[in-house]
Amino acid sequence: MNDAAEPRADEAPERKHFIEKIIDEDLAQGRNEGRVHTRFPPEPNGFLHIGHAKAICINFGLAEKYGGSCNLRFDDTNPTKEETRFVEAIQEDVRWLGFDWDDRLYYASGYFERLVELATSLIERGKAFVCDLSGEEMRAYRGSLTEPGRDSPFRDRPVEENLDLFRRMQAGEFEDGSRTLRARIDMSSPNLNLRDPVMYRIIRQEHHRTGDRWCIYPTYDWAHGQSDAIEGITHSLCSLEFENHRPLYDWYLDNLDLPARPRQIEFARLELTHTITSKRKLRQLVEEGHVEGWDDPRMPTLGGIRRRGVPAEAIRHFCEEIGVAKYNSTIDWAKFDFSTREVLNRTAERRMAVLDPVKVVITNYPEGQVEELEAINNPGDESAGTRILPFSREVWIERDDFREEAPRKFFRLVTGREVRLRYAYVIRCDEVIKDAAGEIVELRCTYDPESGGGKTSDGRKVKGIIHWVSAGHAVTSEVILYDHLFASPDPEEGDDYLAHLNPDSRQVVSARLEPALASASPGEVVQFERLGYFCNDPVRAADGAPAFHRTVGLRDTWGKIEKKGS
RNA sequence: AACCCGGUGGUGUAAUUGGCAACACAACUGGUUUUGGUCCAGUCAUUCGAGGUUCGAGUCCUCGCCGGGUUGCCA
Repeated sequence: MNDAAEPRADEAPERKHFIEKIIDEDLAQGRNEGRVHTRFPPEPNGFLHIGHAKAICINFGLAEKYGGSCNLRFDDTNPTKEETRFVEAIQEDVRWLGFDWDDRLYYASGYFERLVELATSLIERGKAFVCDLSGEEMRAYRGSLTEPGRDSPFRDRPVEENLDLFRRMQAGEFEDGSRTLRARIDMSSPNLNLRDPVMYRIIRQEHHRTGDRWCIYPTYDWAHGQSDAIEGITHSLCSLEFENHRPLYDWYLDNLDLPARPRQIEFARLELTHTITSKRKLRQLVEEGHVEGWDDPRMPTLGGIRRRGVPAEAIRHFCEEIGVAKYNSTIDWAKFDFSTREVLNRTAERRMAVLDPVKVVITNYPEGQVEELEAINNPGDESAGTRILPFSREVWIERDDFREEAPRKFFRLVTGREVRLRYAYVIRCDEVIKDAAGEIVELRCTYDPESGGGKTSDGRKVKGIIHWVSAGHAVTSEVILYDHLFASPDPEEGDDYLAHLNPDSRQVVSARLEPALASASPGEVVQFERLGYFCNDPVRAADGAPAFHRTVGLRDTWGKIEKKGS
């Protein structure tokens, strides 16, 4: 055709966020030899959650976009909190999200030797000293937000003495917490981070990688920027709360002879309505049994989200959509759901399942007869093909799809009225059978044999279409319906976030599935027509007791109409 | 209270750097449809406030107001 003939005036204008603008400028100025090199630096002290996904997408995404690379670096400077199992889980999560660090897997602990050398050079230049103040004393000397601090009495120790003491700290000659190595900056700085910050503390604790090789450990501020410089990071992206640390980050770099000059840029972390991302609180939910574990499908952890059936692509799409800025914002959970549906609508095959079954007996349908109907797997993707759906005299339909009496707007089965069974026939409800308690146990219907193939022989219109499953062929399975973990959009409001827990966040039902679902593969996500997207839980599949998790419901226009009416 | 950062619809993010406030989600209308799904069309903010500079201000200046961060040997 006439490609390239016309300029694409409608081409989407490229919207760059502020970090991309900074990178563009750095590139234009010829900084960092034109390289873009980022890193994702998790501390292995817990599982990753949706908030981390944003940081991962930004760091790996930017490297990808600019033809650079992104390192995975574990920020393991505090052995009292870190464990190997987290190192492994974090790698699994990042990989699942679709990112790759090639051979660039690093650990801050891998730089401990080098960091000691750098610290030593700082001491030699009179820019660091060993301090004997206790934690409490140091706090008193630090001053406050409004008052300047006072110099430590050990601040002017001779270089030789500092060197000797620092060596002996490493050799384990002193008690835990009895001494620290501190940078010698400015006790009167309005920025508290610059008031002679601690670089090393004495902690006798086995480290998950270095074992008992060390009894001093670097602080975050001391280790982070230097690790960045060692790796040749050009843009060190972190969250807003480190903004006040940037002057310190720069001070270390300015006072050392490092080959590279990374630049710290801060952005707002991701907050979502109806959930929390505090590691401490997530742990409490697990430990107190409010959820079934770190990978409970209601958890905002990547493990939980993955188990729930949300595709990695949806998370990447979401992170792309929410943008990057410095404003502390909270994104509506509905936006996250939208991304999930956006991906699943294209990729998930359709099936039929009845979650709250009521039996329909088609009295004029021959007993023992079974028809094999063809059903489309994905109306938006012909290549997904079709499958066979058995139809017979008795079928299950959704209890909610029947009313004895109903308003005109109710396009489903009503006593004396007609509805179409999807891919099958039009049926009319003739009789409602109830038990002693008044509960409906069966609907007696008749079908129109001429109504197959979507048409009626006399051309009459039947507006409603409902899903169904042949009773004799149905597979019974547990289906778990999830809702927001927290009923309130802002669980942090008030003094007890647990009070906002949604008591109905998990509901288990016994459902009837069409036979094709028996062969769903573990982890597969399908759409139960008219209901939502459901994931065949890989854990339960392995246990031989399959269950489907509701990943997210379909947009429910009728639900809204009905709610408004009542 | 000191210092740092921020403030654009219900929610987020943009605005050629001083030139008609755009995109997405949500909500609401209507259309298509063998999923009340998808899809399509439409409606929904004069940018925290007050001054100032300018032909022209979301963008620049001044003064306020509001929100977040910081007083770990956590990250």
